[in-house]
Amino acid sequence: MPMKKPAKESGRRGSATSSVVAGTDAPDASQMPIRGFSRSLPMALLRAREAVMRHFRVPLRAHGLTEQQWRILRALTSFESIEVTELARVAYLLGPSLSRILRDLEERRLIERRTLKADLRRGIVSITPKGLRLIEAVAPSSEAIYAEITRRYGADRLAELQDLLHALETSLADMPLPNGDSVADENDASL
Amino acid sequence: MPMKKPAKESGRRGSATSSVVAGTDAPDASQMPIRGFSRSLPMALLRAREAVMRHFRVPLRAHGLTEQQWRILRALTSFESIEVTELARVAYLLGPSLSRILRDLEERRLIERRTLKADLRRGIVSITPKGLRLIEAVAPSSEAIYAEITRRYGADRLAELQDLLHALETSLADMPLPNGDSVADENDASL
DNA sequence: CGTTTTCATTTAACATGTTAATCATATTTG
DNA sequence: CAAATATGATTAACATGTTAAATGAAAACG
Repeated sequence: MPMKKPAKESGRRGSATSSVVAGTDAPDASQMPIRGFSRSLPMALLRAREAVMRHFRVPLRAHGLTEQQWRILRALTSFESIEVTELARVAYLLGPSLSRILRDLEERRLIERRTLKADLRRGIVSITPKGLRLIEAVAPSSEAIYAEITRRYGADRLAELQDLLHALETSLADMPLPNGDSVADENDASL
Repeated sequence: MPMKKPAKESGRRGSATSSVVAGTDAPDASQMPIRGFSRSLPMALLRAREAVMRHFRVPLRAHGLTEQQWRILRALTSFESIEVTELARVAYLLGPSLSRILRDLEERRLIERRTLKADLRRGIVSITPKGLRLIEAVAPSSEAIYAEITRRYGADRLAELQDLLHALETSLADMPLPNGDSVADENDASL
């Protein structure tokens, strides 16, 4: 059940996240509300990612590409053709986002689609020559930025960071999600 | 000028499942396009963040909050009141997003707004008792999840990761953005 | 074999990210 | 002070994230 909303007033929904952390900030000691906040891990990851991405956005946008479109085109250069589901996994996009982006990229003739004859549910995607030329046009700037980031941060630290990030993913891979048997919203009587 | 915006008729079909195809990248050796891709730093940061956040999303959503709404409410618990611009900085949100979210949170009576009499352009935001109760209702789950993540990953590695992430931000803080003197889109003649 | 179930993808609906433009108020200048 | 400029916040417009539902096709069942 979708949980409507006239698109006018407020709205609910959501996703969510965030959290906590450890600490060295917070007012004093009366009762830290939750925890450091500015040291929350999701926030730290978000800030670090933005610090990196804001550099890549410039050349991408100059070529009319978003970050996600770039991820898809780049992934496609690694395969002669690839099924949509596999592409979603490789480019790390959710199905609905991928669907929309593929529609756009197809209209721009940067990719082509067909269906697997053996299973008409499955879509096969491949990059076009035009798409390849676009990739080649953007790649130099992209590589230069990556090189400068590596130079500034240090190749060693970068490798260590990548290791720690991957280890984090691995550590949480089999962590069960919470039950979610809680109240529905802030209008709950208990509030 | 925004990006593009086709929107036409339907589209495709198909899909794909695991099975065949290669592992993660690189077809063979014909010409490695750009870089490992799956090793890109932005991707690693994105994946790590998602690995963490998907756990927090459950309890937040159960309380009708998105991650960003939670960040704002949590930030507000650290201040008696705060200016909108400062809140944007603390909660790490862009102005337009913050504007929309504040409108919603105000309608839900989770925050209150007024304007600074000395400068009518500036808005002042504060959390309501209802907002505080909501925070208190969500905090336990949030803390429990953070604790479990810390337990699995290790407090030491977590601290090291935070240090590396912060160092990355610092390293790139004064890196100049590219010039962006490139072509406008893929229809450029040079393609 | 027809019905049910599963699967791959897309569409729907809403919230946020992102860049540009607009509005109102303040500040600076001529 | 009036006009120009700067600043804080919001609105506009489009793209993506996110969850749920719908669609169409294949597999499982009975």
